[in-house]
Amino acid sequence: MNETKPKWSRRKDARPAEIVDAAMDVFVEHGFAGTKLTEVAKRAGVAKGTLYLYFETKEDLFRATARQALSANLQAVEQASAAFDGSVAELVPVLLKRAAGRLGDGRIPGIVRMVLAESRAFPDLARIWHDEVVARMLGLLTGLIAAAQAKGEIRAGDPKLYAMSIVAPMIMGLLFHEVFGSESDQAPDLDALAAQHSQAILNGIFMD
Amino acid sequence: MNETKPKWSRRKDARPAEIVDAAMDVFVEHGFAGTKLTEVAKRAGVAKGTLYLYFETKEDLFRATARQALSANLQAVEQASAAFDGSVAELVPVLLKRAAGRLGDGRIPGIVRMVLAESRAFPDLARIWHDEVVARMLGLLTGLIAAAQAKGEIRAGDPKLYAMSIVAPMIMGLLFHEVFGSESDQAPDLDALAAQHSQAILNGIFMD
Amino acid sequence: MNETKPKWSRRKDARPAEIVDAAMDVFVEHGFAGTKLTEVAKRAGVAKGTLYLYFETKEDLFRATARQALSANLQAVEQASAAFDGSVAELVPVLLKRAAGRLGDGRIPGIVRMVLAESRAFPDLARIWHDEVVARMLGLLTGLIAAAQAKGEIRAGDPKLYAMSIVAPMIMGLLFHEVFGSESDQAPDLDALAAQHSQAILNGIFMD
Amino acid sequence: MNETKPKWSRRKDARPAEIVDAAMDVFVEHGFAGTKLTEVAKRAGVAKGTLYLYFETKEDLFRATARQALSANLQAVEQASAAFDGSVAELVPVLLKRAAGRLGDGRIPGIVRMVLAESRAFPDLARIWHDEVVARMLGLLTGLIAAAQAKGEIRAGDPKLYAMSIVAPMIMGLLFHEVFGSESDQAPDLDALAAQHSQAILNGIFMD
DNA sequence: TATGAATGAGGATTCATTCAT
DNA sequence: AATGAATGAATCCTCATTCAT
Repeated sequence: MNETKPKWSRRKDARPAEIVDAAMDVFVEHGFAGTKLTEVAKRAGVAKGTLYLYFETKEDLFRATARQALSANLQAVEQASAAFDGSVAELVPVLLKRAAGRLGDGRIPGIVRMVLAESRAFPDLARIWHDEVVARMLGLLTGLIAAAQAKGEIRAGDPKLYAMSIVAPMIMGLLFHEVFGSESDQAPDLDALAAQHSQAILNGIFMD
Repeated sequence: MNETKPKWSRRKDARPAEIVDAAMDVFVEHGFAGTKLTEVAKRAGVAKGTLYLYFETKEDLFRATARQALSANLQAVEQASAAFDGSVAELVPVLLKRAAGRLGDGRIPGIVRMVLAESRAFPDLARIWHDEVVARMLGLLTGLIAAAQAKGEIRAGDPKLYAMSIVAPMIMGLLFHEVFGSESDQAPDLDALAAQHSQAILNGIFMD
Repeated sequence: MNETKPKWSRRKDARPAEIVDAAMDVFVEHGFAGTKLTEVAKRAGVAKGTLYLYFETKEDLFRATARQALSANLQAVEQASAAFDGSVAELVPVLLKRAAGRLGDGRIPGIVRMVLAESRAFPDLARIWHDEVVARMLGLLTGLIAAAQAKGEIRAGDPKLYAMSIVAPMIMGLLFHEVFGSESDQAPDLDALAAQHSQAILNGIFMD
Repeated sequence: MNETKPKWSRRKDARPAEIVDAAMDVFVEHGFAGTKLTEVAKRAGVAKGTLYLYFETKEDLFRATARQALSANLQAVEQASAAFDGSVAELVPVLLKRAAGRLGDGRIPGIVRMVLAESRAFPDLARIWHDEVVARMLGLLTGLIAAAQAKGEIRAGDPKLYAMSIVAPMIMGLLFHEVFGSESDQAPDLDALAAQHSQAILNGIFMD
């Protein structure tokens, strides 16, 4: 009865995180309704009842999962925005290339799809997503653009709409891969898209 | 009023369309799993069993519904592409404005969200969507762009990626409204977005 | 508009019999619960609703079907019993051989199985079967046996039990084929069974 | 009363047997289609869902139930065959009397009726019944008879057919009671039938 | 804390029966 | 008399949630 009973005394406070981590995969794969808590428990390596020690309901677990997914998203955005010292002309390609690389391979596209899918049933999630991710990200970009406009770097116009012009193609590209898989011969190469779109949006596609 | 309204006669051939029409609303609103056939039936004005006269299973009804939604989508695209005689410089603003107007109010954004949401559980739907809508739409635009490049109107570059640069912001805008509602103060005005993005993508946002 | 509209004016009073005939096959094949009226209608070449012009409910149709099956059974028994002039020693082999031949190929074994199967849910059928077929048949045989006992042809004993000793193996043989099919290598040859059992029951299997 | 009756504890391993036991009554009484799982659950003293912890589907439960019923049947047969040392002349009356007593009161006749009834819908059950009960039972008897023939106790003839001559009347008698109940004035007394048929089949009913 | 057997409300599906044509 | 589209009660089955251990 000495102190080593490591079998399950192991980090008792890590449990919620482990569960959420397991849940994320399952929710992303099957959606909210399609997810069976049995499977979440199995993947988390705990019994079904254990889930209820940490989360009141399935919805609760889903919210926690989505929130954590979004907050991770958020950190990626925050980090990306740390490189905002140069001119916009330099920033945009870097930003988009980073998005292509950092977001393209991880779980983020799946999470975006999931939140998109469930946003009707979970309006609070949509709000969190909006306030903590989308608005924040757009706000950052918008600020940069407005500053650049003040410096005469960027044409007049609504900075928020410019922000969308800049980021939307990358997001679409990510979703394209997520939804149709890379099997589609139409699936855009994300790095190429980042490069070409950067040029396109900065200089236009139209030949003067 | 002499139309001898049977008020409630047999109409074997109108029924499937009526049911699909009702189902579309419910599926868009609640998703596949969240949709109760009872509600579909109620909205279609028929009994639960009647659904099974025309559709084998709930999945079947969902597929039929999504397919029809996509084919409607398709028609909108085909029509939009009928105006392809002028130069790309003239076409792009028209195209995007049309998208803003025609797609913005109807059920299409909701359908896109729904198909996005269920594409994992219904890979065949994803394929249909890809082949019959996305690839087609991209193909059309890609063709126009390549032609314009041949005429020297548009810079060198992958036409498919240019196509994404052109349409993605509109689609994002539509989804933005669909997901966050227009309450969000960040929600872009679609007409303004169409106008400004047209200019941005054609001439660039960067000031020369 | 003259009298010949033979398409369906054809024997309007034959319909019930046609329906019952079709129903018999289906009920025998699938049992009461497993039978779908749609299939009965299809096999009878009428619409589902037509069944209800002649039979109030599915149960009603089943009863009529079973009754007719039993009455046909009955006739076979009556006929078989017409040959009761000779001695029992001559009658038994003839009777059993006839049973083997006449009952073995037709629908009767299936009907027996069906009535057996549903006798719990339809006690009235069991009664009809009992009164009009079983008791009658046993009664006939019992009478013959009692007469033969009076003449000193057959040993003392309960004639009814003797009757069972005589007929049971044939019935078992029929059911054996019905239930296990003739694929079973254990399935008795009915003619051989008739012949051997006749000898066995008349003279015993024991060697004196 | 110190048995610390948890009154209602977990008993994962007792449950299947309890359920099957309850199910047997209901299936025998109502047949497969007529059985409602609600009633099985109620009789087993569990909730509907509990059934599904142990059996995948209703069919599954039915198969398990029938199989167990048959295996019980089988044991009865095996035991009955343990008395095979004496001569056939001694064995047959004992065997039939045992059948009359042991099988007559229990659930076996009902089970036989049930399996008979459902054998069309569950051909696999028919096969199990055939292979594990019928063929086995016939095989045992057949072996005894062949041995007796070798010893000159029993006349020449197909032993399998003799076996049917011996057992069929008892089985018919059991089914008679099962189907028509003992109310029928025709219902044979099973002990009397066993006694008389033993004599009949051994010595013949015919007076030399 | 952790477990997983047990629960039962909820929803898809079937099919006998009806009735407008 | 005949049709078959429409109905909705009935029932199997799932799975989030509970609770005795």
